[in-house]
Amino acid sequence: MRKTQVSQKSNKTGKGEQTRALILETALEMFRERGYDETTMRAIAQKAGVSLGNAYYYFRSKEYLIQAFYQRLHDSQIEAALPALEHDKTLKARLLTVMRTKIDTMKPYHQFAGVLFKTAANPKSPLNPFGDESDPVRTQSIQLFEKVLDGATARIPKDLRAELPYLLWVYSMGIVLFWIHDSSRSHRRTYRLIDHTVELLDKLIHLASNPFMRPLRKQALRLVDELRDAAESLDDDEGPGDAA
Amino acid sequence: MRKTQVSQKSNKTGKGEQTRALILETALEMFRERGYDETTMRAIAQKAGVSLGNAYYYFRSKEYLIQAFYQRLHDSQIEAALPALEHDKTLKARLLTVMRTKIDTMKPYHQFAGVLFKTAANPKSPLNPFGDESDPVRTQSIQLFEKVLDGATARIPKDLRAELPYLLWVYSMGIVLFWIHDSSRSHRRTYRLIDHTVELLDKLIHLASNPFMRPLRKQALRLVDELRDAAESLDDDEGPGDAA
DNA sequence: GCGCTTAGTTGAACGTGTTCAAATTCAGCT
DNA sequence: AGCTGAATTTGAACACGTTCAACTAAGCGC
Repeated sequence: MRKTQVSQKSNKTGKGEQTRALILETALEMFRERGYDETTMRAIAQKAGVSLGNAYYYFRSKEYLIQAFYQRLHDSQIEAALPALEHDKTLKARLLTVMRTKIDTMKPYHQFAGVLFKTAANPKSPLNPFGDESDPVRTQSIQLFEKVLDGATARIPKDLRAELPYLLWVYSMGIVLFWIHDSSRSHRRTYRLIDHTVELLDKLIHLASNPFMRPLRKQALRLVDELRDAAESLDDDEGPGDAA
Repeated sequence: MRKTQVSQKSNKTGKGEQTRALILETALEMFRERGYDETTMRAIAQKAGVSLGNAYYYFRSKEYLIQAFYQRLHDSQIEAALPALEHDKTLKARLLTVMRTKIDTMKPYHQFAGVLFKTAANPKSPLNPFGDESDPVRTQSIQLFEKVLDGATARIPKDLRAELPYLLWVYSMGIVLFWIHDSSRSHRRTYRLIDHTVELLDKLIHLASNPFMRPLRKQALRLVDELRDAAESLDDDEGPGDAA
């Protein structure tokens, strides 16, 4: 039931994979040129030299085509960020680097990225970043922030340190959301926002690391946990622990 | 160009208004019973005893039907919150009251509220709470938080006080977003989240009001301003001040 | 009454994403 | 070579949101 797409058995040339890739490439090219809404499934199928139904055989819906793009985008972001991190030692510098390269990588796709997040807010969409379907990308993303923190010199209390990668990921999603709506020249506004927020975050993290702040910090972290729990049981009809 | 719907001149019986209301009532009833996606424009038109095209004469698109619902929901929320505020004097209590009544009011519509915010994230949608089309509702909402603050005893520095209504509105949007995804029994999770976040907010506001925190507060408020500016020029092709 | 304009109304037609039963290909087996 | 079942492919059909040219009704100036 689960693995709708493609099997592994008996693939000399991997015919299925080839077709799948062909459709995906064609779709992404057309999305880039004409935008998402303006590109019809029929047009994709036709340009790929494939029947309409066949496109649906490999991609359950039009949205799943975006998800593939999403994954690809993310891969290149990781690729760009890791080397750039070598130079930076402070938390602030490292955060700046990651966030800037993130936007750099996405830049070419700005015009049609809007659609990406249009449906992303829909809990039923495969693009919902909190949903099951986005798990691989999400995990990788959070790991990147792990690395950001690991290489930094800042001393951060354990409780906060544990949640910080997740929190920074959420923060980065907010920035991307802003970027999508940002139509200023060269996305200056987004870069400026990154500068300001990173500086603020840096200060906040240090402030929160102050022993004086321990009670408030604890309380805030409890809240974060709660939110995360809730996000994880999005599709359940009932929260855990109460059989109706 | 702007006022697509209905004119005032020469309306003895207000025929147009009547039809408009009829369609809206029918639509909302069907949304409540069957959900948004499951209710087709054809079905609405048929049940209202009106042609399909006529429905589109009064509502530019299906989404505009939701916007009407949105406005109505908001009205009753204000109605419920204001009297309830009489008793409360502390900031914390007042915030709690407003947030709880907000959820109380929305409760009956939980099942189909998901659609409301599915498109709300789309900057092109009339439902986008930051967009022009939502201006009346937004303004009213922010004013409600004005009242919350006005009646509270807490001493808050002017700079923060000025931004707080807007910030609390954004906060309330976050809570609603959570509520939509919350499928726990009686929305317990949302109420719990409100309790926790209000307590945290209360502490944060007092912390931020400490003279010691002034520089950080100033910086954070500058950021808020920046974000708000950006939100206001959503539809522009260029940010203000740079002619391309 | 008569033409003119405008509001209101109609339903056929379009383009879309999606589904599905049937056709086709293909690899492995006898 | 022929058979079999699974993987792949097809295109017609469906249901929907939306558009639009045409129609009707109603008021207004003459």
